[in-house]
Amino acid sequence: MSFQIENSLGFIINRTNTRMKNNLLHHLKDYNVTPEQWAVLNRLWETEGISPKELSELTSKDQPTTVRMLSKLKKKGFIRREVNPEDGRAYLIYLTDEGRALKDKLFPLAFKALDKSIKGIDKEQIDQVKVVLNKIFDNLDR
Amino acid sequence: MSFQIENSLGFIINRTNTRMKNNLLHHLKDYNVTPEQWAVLNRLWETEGISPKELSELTSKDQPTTVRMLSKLKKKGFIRREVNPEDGRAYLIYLTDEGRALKDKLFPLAFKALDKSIKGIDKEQIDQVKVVLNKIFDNLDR
DNA sequence: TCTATATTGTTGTCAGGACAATTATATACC
DNA sequence: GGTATATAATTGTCCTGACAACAATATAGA
Repeated sequence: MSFQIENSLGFIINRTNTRMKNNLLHHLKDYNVTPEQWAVLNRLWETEGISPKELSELTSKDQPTTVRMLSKLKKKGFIRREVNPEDGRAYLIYLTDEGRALKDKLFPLAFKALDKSIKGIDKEQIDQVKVVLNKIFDNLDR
Repeated sequence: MSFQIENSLGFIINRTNTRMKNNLLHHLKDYNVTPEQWAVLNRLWETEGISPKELSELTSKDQPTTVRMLSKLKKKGFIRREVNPEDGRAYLIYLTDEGRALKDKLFPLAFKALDKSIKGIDKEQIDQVKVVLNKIFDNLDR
């Protein structure tokens, strides 16, 4: 049997993902924001006033995970939430001023983290990786 | 600012990794083995009698994570451990007969999971992805 | 030899993440 | 209108993972 986990796709994706996440974590550390929280904040910087449910779809996490992350972001004072006046079950998530201000502080750090990750690799290769990973993503159901 | 997290490398790697892990999880579910445990077992199927420390390096996880995973594998009866006679601090990890027998049961399931993931994608593209991800991995320290 | 330093394994604590189950509200249908 | 069904948020439980701190053992150097 010639299978070597060292060279298997899942193993390689997983360990690279972990390392990229840790790299980003350390770059964002001063602002007490994790990579996952960074992803949520990004969505809110694009569009405020969406529900936890929508956020969970946008970030590809399940609702319990999203809800718990939101409660941490709330405790840190980066977001607030209101009941959706049109749906008593749902909340609408908004950024606080502090949460909105984070954007300009975190972006340079995130870019720095990315630069370190892809140093010496052609842009076309990175784009090709994205295409293939997205195909894999689409192959697998949720 | 044209940055869209939807199209960012880290986000794409992360969500694909999550989906692949869940896919493998579901394929292995009947045997009560998680993707991470699968990775550890693979190393042991290659080489028994190595230490938790060595296993943590081979799987790219830290020692506490590895130690806790080993204690779960031990509780499930897949591994046993002995004190290293040449180093009182270290243990040597061995498979039980049951752990050894898992190999032939899990391999077909893991291949099935992989097939589903990469369906319709050229082998050269997958190989190229591995090369680039490994470059990224090497760019980032630990 | 004896002491300082390094290494191995361990525990504590916190943050994701999956899944199951529950509560509250909305919607569909009779 | 009233009941059945669907959906949003939530809680519980388990596993992974990072980092800090600690105990026990090994090793290096004075």
